[in-house]
Amino acid sequence: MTLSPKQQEIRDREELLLDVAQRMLLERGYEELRMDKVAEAIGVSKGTVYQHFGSRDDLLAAVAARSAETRAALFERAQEFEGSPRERMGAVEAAAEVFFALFPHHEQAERLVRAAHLSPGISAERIATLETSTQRCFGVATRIATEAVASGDLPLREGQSVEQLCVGLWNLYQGAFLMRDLEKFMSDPAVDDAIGTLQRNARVFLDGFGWRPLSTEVDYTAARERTLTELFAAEAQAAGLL
Amino acid sequence: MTLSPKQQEIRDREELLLDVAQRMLLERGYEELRMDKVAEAIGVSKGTVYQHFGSRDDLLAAVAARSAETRAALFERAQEFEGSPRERMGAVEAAAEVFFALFPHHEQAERLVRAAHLSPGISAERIATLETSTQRCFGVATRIATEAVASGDLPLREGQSVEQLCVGLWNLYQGAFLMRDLEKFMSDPAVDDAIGTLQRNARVFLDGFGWRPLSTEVDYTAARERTLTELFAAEAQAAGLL
DNA sequence: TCATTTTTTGACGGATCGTCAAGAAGTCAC
DNA sequence: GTGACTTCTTGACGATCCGTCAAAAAATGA
Repeated sequence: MTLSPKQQEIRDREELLLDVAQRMLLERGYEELRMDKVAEAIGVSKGTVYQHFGSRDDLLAAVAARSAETRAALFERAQEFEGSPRERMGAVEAAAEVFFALFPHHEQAERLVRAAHLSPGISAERIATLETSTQRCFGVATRIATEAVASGDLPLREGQSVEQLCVGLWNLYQGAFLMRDLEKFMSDPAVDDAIGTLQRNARVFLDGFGWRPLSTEVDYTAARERTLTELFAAEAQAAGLL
Repeated sequence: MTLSPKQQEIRDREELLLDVAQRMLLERGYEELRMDKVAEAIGVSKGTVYQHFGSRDDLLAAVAARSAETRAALFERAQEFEGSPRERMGAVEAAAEVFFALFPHHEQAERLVRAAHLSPGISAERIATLETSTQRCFGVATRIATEAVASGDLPLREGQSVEQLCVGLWNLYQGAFLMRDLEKFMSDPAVDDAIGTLQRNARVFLDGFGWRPLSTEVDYTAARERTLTELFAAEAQAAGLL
């Protein structure tokens, strides 16, 4: 089943619209995301934009859903890293860093979508995509941690679970995103270098679970470097992490 | 210097307006926060609301600033807890839990304010209040951790700092707030019980730093109970934590 | 070539923000 | 209590932006 030229044009345009909206979101924020401006930016009329996205919120959700899918893909790629479970979890964390640097708009968009109390203007399909993408990320982390439990590297204590660990890492990661907004107000090395702090704190956190080998026994810096060069060369380059 | 009856009325009205705005924010979200409705809810006209708040964003910022001050006060109260440094940090965490339960609107409001890219409509004073309140919270945590370092309970390693630890706790705490939005989509014990997970993960995190006594050596549940009953009886009751 | 279907357009209705001049209410000296 | 002066309140108004829709334009296919 091939696409007619017109259908192809429409498909391409949707990507263009998302690119424009994403850029506006980053540069000007949600308040300044105007449907007229988005349309104008790619030389169509507003009505045409509404052919693609049911509402302004839907456009926002589409931007968030697209980057969320990219994130899930990065996480799944990180899963392929060759090494101990803990090193592989480190690779996932590196994937998070790459995404963090490449899609600075994402958290704001996702938060706004979730804050938009299931607005009727947002297509259910987009919400589902966003949701599935988040679950894929959790899935990757859960699998790695489960493996570590099985191999004896991760000795969970009474009342602890693999899910709790994954939620904790996710919280640290999300919190790091939020710190970026704080940078404008506070200046502190630990706040300023959000990525570095995230890295260090994730290590402390996993050490707290007793996930061997502990970061006091092994230097995980090398594994991180290897992850970036082997798995995310292009992306890390673009993000300025290499 | 006393206030004339009229001035007192105006002062009281400002609190009323904040109450109304806070409730609307919680029930309907930011999109549905209408200046007309806020005015109508307390029986004044829109122009009067603009006498208090320069813009819609300013009203939002005022709501956030007010609850941020409450949070700072709770944190400072927690600091008074009698016990080991680590127990006192646990008390701060309990204060965070209380706030978490009592002001569910707060994070959404604060995030929106910070996302509003220093909108010119927001009074600088309110931003300063919000900022100062956050720093007061960090100040409490920093003092306790610094004390723990001094007393030898908290053995920081090369490259680690008290600030890094505080940022980590803050991230876990902020992340827990965000999980609340996820609850609608994911159902998992660790996601569902955001507060419980935050508690457990904060302990793991501090254990990771080797902050003695470790949670494997001492049961901190008792200290938490004592914090809630001794310091936050009324609030914990209202929040349903007791 | 032309009838039919699909897509695009931009003017329009509706909603809300923030303003401001006119009017209402409060204050204060006497 | 009165009246002049100050402060506060009001709601209509201009401006902006969202989302719609009938008419126009473009694409399709026989």
